[in-house]
Amino acid sequence: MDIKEKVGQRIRELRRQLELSQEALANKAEVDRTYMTDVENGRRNISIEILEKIIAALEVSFAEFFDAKSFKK
Amino acid sequence: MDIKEKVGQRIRELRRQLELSQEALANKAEVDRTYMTDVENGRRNISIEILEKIIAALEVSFAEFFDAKSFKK
DNA sequence: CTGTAGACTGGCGTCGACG
DNA sequence: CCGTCGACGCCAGTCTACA
Repeated sequence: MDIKEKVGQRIRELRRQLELSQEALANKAEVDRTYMTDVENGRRNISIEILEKIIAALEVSFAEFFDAKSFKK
Repeated sequence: MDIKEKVGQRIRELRRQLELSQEALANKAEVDRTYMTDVENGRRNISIEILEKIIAALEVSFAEFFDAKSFKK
């Protein structure tokens, strides 16, 4: 699976744990709502700065975000 | 410290462990040599796809790359 | 609430050249 | 070997609108 899809799925997973809508998470991370849709669906090659904002809004660290089975080799 | 700088420093750290020059790593990752310089010096907002190439060339997983003190909260 | 589409601007990523 | 510069095409990220 593509890295963009893995990132999107991880975001969706953590977002649902927080019980936030895409729009609520997008607002919290200060990114565009329609862009969040694309990112979660693995369609966008996200930059590290935007990813940082989203990860912060998901209330985890970079280490925690990537500490998931799909990111381990 | 900025996320771009943290990523750059982590790349430099792992690159030196492999005893590779910037140019050798750039070739291995199939990215431009001058771009590698900027990335290591925290000047570029790198995308996830390019980061994936570099991480692969560093012979670690995403989880391992971000499993460093500077990425834990 | 989520997805898609279209239009737009800035900056990512490449390349050649020079110290 | 590393850093910087200038030029350039293309896409990241925003925004409006419609289902």
